[in-house]
Amino acid sequence: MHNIKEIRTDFDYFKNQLKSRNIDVDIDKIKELDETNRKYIQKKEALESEKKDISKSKDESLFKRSKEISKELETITNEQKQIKSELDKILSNIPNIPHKDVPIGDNENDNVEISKSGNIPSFDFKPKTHYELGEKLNMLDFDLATKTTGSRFVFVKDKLALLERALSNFMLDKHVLTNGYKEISPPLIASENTMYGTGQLPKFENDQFEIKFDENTDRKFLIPTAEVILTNIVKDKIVDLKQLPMRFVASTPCFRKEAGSYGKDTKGMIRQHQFYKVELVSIVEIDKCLDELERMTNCATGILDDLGLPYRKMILCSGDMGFSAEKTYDIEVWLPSENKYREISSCSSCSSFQATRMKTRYKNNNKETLHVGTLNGSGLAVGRTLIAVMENYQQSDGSIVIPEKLRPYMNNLEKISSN
RNA sequence: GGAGAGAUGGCUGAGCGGUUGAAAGCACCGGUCUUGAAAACCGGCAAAGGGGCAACUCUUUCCUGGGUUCGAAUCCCAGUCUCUCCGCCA
Repeated sequence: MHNIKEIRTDFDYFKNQLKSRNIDVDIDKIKELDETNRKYIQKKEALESEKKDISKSKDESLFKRSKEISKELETITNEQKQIKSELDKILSNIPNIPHKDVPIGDNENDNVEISKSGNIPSFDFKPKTHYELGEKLNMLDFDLATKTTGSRFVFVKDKLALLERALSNFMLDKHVLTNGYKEISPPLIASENTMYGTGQLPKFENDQFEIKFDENTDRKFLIPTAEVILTNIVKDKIVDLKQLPMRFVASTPCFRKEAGSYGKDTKGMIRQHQFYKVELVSIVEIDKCLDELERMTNCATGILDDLGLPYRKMILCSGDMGFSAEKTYDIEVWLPSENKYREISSCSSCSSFQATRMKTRYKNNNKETLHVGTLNGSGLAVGRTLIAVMENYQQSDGSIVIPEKLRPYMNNLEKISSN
């Protein structure tokens, strides 16, 4: 959410900054609503002030006037509220402004590679896809999931289930023990307001699974990522400067409708309605955002280094970034069966964009009240890491060697094979 | 599901129709004292929004939304949430 006070200082500048995102803002409408809103506020405050004076004076001859004011106030307040909510509606649908470092571009083709790491494995046989491997091992079952649930779900069984759990535990341990994150086991359901805070609502309602509750309570949603619930830990708070930075990690299932991706990655478990992800969230002083982004990204790539998986680091172009981000690095892991890199982590700085929505502030040393900076990143997507391990560590006989760092998490199992 | 109790500033907690943006304590910040620290003492300390170049000033906010009243943190109604006891259950 953008601060109207800042927009007001230079409307055209604001409009231009969003052009790189292919967003065309109706700036005249915003300007007009803002001015009308403030006019109403002024009228309102004048009347309120008069009313206040009357009640202080306790002068009975003025009581009649006071009643009139109350009536006037009612209509003015209603109009003011309506204007304000119209303005807020427009503002809440405008994405964050890209940082200067971000390359200008339209879509994923304009993302820029920053670095490559690890050795791409060579096979003296044709590498199989993860779903071929998994089905042959009898440890991935898509048909069964279709029967019990529907498309884009999967049963992970036996040693692959163990591998999935091991990955999650390994990542958590690393982030907690060496990267300084605090482990959280959060609710997997978020309220409407929480979803608004991180920017999933109102614009992306179609991607969310809404939960039906019996009572007429607030709307509730399954979290599409732990980012939602972890970031909102500090919602509506003025946090103590000494508590910053705050770093949280959680391993949770994530639920996404994947609306609009019909026909994309329909085979295998690349794109599912439900998947596990280890998520990193940082709450920092506003001027520490970009440093924290580098740190966080290194925490994510550190996992891939440990697992011996080849990857590359990309910076997303302005047109490909998420709604709340000012700057995003994607980490892409090598998938032999596709002979290309696929996203396994996305780390973003959201500057004060989410904090403004959540009303999360802190006081700096000058006693100014500022919105915090928020960051989130996958460390890593567990489902996709499972795929990457399977494909990169596959053997000609269809078995899968376990990366050494994971073995302690798997009863020292060295290899997954049939039977 | 049945019966009660409550929701006030960063936290604890008073107030129960008018000078209460709100006592007191804690925390925090500044100062005195001290070789330094602690203690003690003195002082400061809410947020959001509007107006103003500024000094400054105005408005709103005591869970949310209505109502009564010239005037509501305080009275009435509805809702949300939390806690305690009983029942049920992982």
